[in-house]
Amino acid sequence: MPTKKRKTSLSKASDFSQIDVAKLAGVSQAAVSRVFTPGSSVSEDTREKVMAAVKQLGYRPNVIARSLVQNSTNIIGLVVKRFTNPFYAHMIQEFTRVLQEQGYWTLVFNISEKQELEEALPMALQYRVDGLIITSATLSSKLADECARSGTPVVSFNRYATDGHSHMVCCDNFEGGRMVADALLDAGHKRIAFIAGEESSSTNRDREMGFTKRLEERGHALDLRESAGDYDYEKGYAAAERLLLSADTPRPDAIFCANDLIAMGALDLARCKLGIKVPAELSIIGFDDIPAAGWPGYQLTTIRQPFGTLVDTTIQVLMDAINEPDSDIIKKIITPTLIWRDSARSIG
Amino acid sequence: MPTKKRKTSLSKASDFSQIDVAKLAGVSQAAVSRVFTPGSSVSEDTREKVMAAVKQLGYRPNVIARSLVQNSTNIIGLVVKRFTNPFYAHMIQEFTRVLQEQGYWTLVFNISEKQELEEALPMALQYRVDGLIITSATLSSKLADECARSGTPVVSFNRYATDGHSHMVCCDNFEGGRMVADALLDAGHKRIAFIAGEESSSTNRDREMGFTKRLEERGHALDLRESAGDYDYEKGYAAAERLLLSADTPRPDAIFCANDLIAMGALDLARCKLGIKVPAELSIIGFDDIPAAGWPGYQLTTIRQPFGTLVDTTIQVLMDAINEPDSDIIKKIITPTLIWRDSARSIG
DNA sequence: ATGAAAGCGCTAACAT
DNA sequence: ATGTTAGCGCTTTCAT
Repeated sequence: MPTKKRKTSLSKASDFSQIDVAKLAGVSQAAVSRVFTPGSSVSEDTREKVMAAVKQLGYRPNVIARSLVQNSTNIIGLVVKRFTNPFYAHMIQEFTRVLQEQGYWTLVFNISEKQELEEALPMALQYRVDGLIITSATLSSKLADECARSGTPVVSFNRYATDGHSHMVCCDNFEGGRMVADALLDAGHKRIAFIAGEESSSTNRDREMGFTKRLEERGHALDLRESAGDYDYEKGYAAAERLLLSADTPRPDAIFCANDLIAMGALDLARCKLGIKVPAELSIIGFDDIPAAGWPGYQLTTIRQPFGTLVDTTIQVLMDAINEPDSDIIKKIITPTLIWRDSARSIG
Repeated sequence: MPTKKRKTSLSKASDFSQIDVAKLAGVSQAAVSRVFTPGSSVSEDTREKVMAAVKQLGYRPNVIARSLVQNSTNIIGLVVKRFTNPFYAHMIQEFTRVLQEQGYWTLVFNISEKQELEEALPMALQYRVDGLIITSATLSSKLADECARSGTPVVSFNRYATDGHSHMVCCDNFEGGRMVADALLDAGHKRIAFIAGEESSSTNRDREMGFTKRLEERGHALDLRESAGDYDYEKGYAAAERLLLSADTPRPDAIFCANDLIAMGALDLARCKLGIKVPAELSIIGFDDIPAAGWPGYQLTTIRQPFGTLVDTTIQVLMDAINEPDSDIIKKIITPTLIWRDSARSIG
């Protein structure tokens, strides 16, 4: 039986400690620790005695105690914004998977409002995470400072960090917008519209800016603009409704949507409700290349965010920052690619 | 400056401890602890001195140290299987959100093979999580025993636990299958097919069993069966291809698909590639009611898993188990509902 | 109300 | 190679 006693009725059942194992094995407690510490020197004899006792008692190392003394938890904090978007769902999945391969576990902080980041991030620091990945939220310089002071490296994922305090891995949304402008103009489209997603997000701003800037460079203007207000299907459907049903303007012949979900909403409205022929009468281009974009039912032309590259790069940058605490701030921009499918025509 | 020094170049920047705060505030270290312990008695004077020092130093409590002494981490381990299914993505999101509301954080363990559960779960126990939620994987009785011995409550989510050792919250998949059988027979369908998902999963088995049992009860048989092998769109599309293109059997007039993604694949194949009229010539019913099922492009008739209820119930059961460690094993079955949309006809 | 002291389970010197 | 010892930062008695 374990050496200590639990105090309250709420506490967990007894666990065994290295002291219990040591007693049973007839060695010192430090010897037990060495058996569980890679690189320590233990004789084969001791190791066997210890492992026998471990097995008999069902001993399991207490990672919390180890974390306390080593000042490192092997946990990465992942801050995500509440999502309905498959892109971000897939992202959590990939982050947890790749981090696990590297021997890290993921503590998820789910925030909905920007303000909640102010509470979640200090909490992550209290848990002494070894590093932080922040998605879909912008780090204030105050928070970045707090992380820096506690020595916790942070990587912002797909969001420009305004200050120079945190690492950043980001898809080149601006360039993606430019690509769409070129694609639509090359195909000879005349009336061009944009449907925005979440207005306050840097992703939306950059995609739109790249798009309109490039249109202007080539002597065209954005003819129509509508805002979905959020990055989801229903909002995209509704925005397309406002865009395509307004009687006082001629209908656009091309729409660039700030992401795939919006584009799919617009596509369904156009085809299913309005009977508009896509792409003959109307071209629609999205952004992200979520799995559904490639489904036969959609075949959406879109800008592919190189998903695996983004995730792998983010984790690489984080690992480097963890291993070289005093290295420079790194900012990586990943270029997306245009995927031609059937929702946009390529020849006028 | 902090009292201690860090040892290696890999360690984090200096943090302040309660000792540093105590010195600066001119009180004992225990007094500082009390300020951060709800319910402790501290004078207003002491509290103010302490908080001033805390602010000046930027002190932040070390939750790891607290966890060590309190033997409780406020962390819940969430074991998920690698998913492409929006249903499970949404699930993580909801679990993390609701757990946070209850003051718990979520450590995610992402497994792909059943065998990986044997590694991930002991790891979760080493982190001394306060509780575990296991989705899309069946707990072996050996693992259930390990959790029980360490006093860590476990709830299996949407998976029948074969043994009696772990709590369980599950959608009534069997009943869902029966509902589909009734719906299709009531509508007068004659040739009825089933497309299976992941064959080894209890969800698939129960949905299929309820479906075929009910067909038989009403004097019909399952005419055709095809297996997607997995719960995703592409596999569903391919399975529907095999089912609908096989020349030697007459085409079915109704298909029950083991989940929505498979149903959407089948629907797209039927409409887009084969030009089959749905539901006039073919009825398709899915399972889950993921958001996309309600999109205008699909309007899929399906069995709705009461998502919020499932998640809330799971967390409630877990919280009860944490607060009453010696209470009985609880098994909750939640009844789903049939959602009529446009992919199945309701009158023969 | 407060300080002193013990101890949570572990790692990492330091001896031998 | 192994035992002894000193913490890691905190909570929680126990005195006062």
